[in-house]
Amino acid sequence: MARSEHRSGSTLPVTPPTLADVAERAGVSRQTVSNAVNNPDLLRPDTLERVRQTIAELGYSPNRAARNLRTRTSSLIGLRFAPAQEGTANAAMDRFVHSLVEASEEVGYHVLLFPGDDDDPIGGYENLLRSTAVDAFVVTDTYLGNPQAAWLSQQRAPFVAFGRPWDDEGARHVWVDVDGAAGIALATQHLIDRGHTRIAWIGWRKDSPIGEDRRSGWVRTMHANGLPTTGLASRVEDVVHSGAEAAAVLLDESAPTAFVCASDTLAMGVLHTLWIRQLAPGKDIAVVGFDDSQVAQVFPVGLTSVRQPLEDVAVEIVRALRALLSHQPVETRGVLLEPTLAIRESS
Amino acid sequence: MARSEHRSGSTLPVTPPTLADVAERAGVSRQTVSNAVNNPDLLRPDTLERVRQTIAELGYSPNRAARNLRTRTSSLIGLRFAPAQEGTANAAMDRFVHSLVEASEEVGYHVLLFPGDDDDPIGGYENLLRSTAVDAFVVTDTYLGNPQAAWLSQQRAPFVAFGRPWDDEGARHVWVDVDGAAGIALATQHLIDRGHTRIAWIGWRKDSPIGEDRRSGWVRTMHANGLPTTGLASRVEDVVHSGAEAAAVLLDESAPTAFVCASDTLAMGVLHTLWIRQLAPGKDIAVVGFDDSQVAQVFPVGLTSVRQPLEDVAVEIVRALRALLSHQPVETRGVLLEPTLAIRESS
DNA sequence: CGACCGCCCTAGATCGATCCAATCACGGTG
DNA sequence: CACCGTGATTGGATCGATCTAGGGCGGTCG
Repeated sequence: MARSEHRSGSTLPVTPPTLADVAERAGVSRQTVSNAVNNPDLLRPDTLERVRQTIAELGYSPNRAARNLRTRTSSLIGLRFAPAQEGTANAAMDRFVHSLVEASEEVGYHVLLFPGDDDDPIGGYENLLRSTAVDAFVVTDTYLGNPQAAWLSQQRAPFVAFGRPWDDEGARHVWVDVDGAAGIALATQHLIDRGHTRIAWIGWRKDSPIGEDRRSGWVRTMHANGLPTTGLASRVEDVVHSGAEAAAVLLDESAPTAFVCASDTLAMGVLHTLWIRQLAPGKDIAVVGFDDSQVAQVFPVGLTSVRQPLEDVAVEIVRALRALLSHQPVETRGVLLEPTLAIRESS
Repeated sequence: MARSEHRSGSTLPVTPPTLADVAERAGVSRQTVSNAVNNPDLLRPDTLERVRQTIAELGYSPNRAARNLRTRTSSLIGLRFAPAQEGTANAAMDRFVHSLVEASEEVGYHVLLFPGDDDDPIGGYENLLRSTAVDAFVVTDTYLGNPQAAWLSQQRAPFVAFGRPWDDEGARHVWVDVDGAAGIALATQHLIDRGHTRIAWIGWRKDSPIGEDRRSGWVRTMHANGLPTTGLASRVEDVVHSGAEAAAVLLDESAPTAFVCASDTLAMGVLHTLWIRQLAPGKDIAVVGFDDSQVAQVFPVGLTSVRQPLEDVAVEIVRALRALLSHQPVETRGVLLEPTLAIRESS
């Protein structure tokens, strides 16, 4: 079936050219054009050149749907984009999404977002999986004891998790995570190097494995330097208000000269208390947060904060996905990346 | 070709069931199953019930790729997700993406993210368009004098812009935007209602049409209330530092009792200056920002800010996309939505 | 000199759902 | 009783790319 419509050079035709169009015009078979695109090595150099020329002339791009159907792949990575919450938490998430989009692009993948409420963690995944709409998933909400990971594993769906399977010893999936304990250790050591000896910890409640992990970095570093931790720790909700209260109590009872916090949100609370008490952050009292969120970077002083290498996380995740999808043997089941410390005026 | 593999009830088979599988099992033709999914009205009630039963038993979902190929649609909406910048600007963007994902889901669309640097604004669009990977685009970066919109229009690609075509009188595309002038007018009137008469404006440089639009809301409201504006306006870069400087100068030279800012970033600068001068925001001097970003919601006092109705923007955009894609006559070429004022301690 | 091998390329089948035209069943009508 | 019309259902063709065989062709080797 020949197509005779005239194609203008600059405007896209109503229906884009197909493989057959290119083949006919170049005087070769469809398969040869396909090979020119996907396996250039198989063609004789002069043929390749001629086909490429024609492809350029017609502005041909392979039809995604047809390719997807035949190859049973989509080059799409599904990511659940949870509903916006007013809070600091998903600021890091958004930075991660940016990084993931770029890392995916590098290897020819695109990111497909789908919504999902916390009530039905499986819903969105199941639809996309059954309709073979995506090749794989990136699961980010592993802090919830991730039923998704378990379910996806059971379905043999390819996925990589951002976050360790804290509770689940039997989990066999691939994951990438940031070493929160190491980050807090970095922060603590930084404060010790600046001469602080009474360094307080404000973290989350005990049922948060991530929070306990971060806390361990503080404990470890303090003890390694022969410094006390008793009476210097507090566990609260992850809201500004709670951080402020905890700071007030600790200041009154234990006289710390520095605070290490499990989140920027809590650090903001500390800053608030300092502000009320007319204590200068960074001079009178040092403060370090976690996540390097935009919230804290500007005012009233720049907040020193542990920064997760989300760009690297994205790259590692994409690397793992590629390995999964090409059915290569999985070398490492988990990758743990080191955060860095963004030092500002508050310490 | 019959499939004889045994399917377990709970785990997904290696290859999902197809239309033909369902048809065979239900004792009907493939087309009837297709109709059961897409045009239930065409089936006799009892047949419909039987087919639906079988679909449920097998856990059948139509293969996306096959459907896309045949119908020449993808149910995907492309959105360029620009690289992360350290700043307030994309905080609103992220909130918008959330809203868009949810609004799209409502009508059966998914959002496909693709990267793009500002150097080559067309790149990502062209690829996706030519490979028919997405049905339509949502263009957000119209503040750049949007070459994308012009290019997409020329390509007859369906798209809706978030943002007015400020400069381009001839633009014929569909857009949705938020009335920034109305938002600032709201903020200004709010301050006037609180008794302020000397209200200063800190905005962007004159070459920003968005900035000039917002500024006009301040001018309009001041004059409508018989209040002066001379000597009370300043135009600076959109960074905290510049906002702080502008506030200092205005305080010294014009003795305002309130500030209206074109962005939360600038408002943060104002708060900084107040802090240095030991002036209490909301008591001594009132401050209002724009974008209701998380940055300013918490510390040191809650910042009153103009909030864009991004959820509604997303809904309107999806509505417009649906109209475009179903080739309905376009009723309205542009939709302008009213922002609201989030009032906090700073005013 | 004919069998054989690699290289380059081609033709037909295929992925799974939907479009299209045709068929079938069945009650009503002349 | 033949005919018609409508509603329900069906089989074949189709979307566009890739997979799988297999076919020319020139060169090499026994």
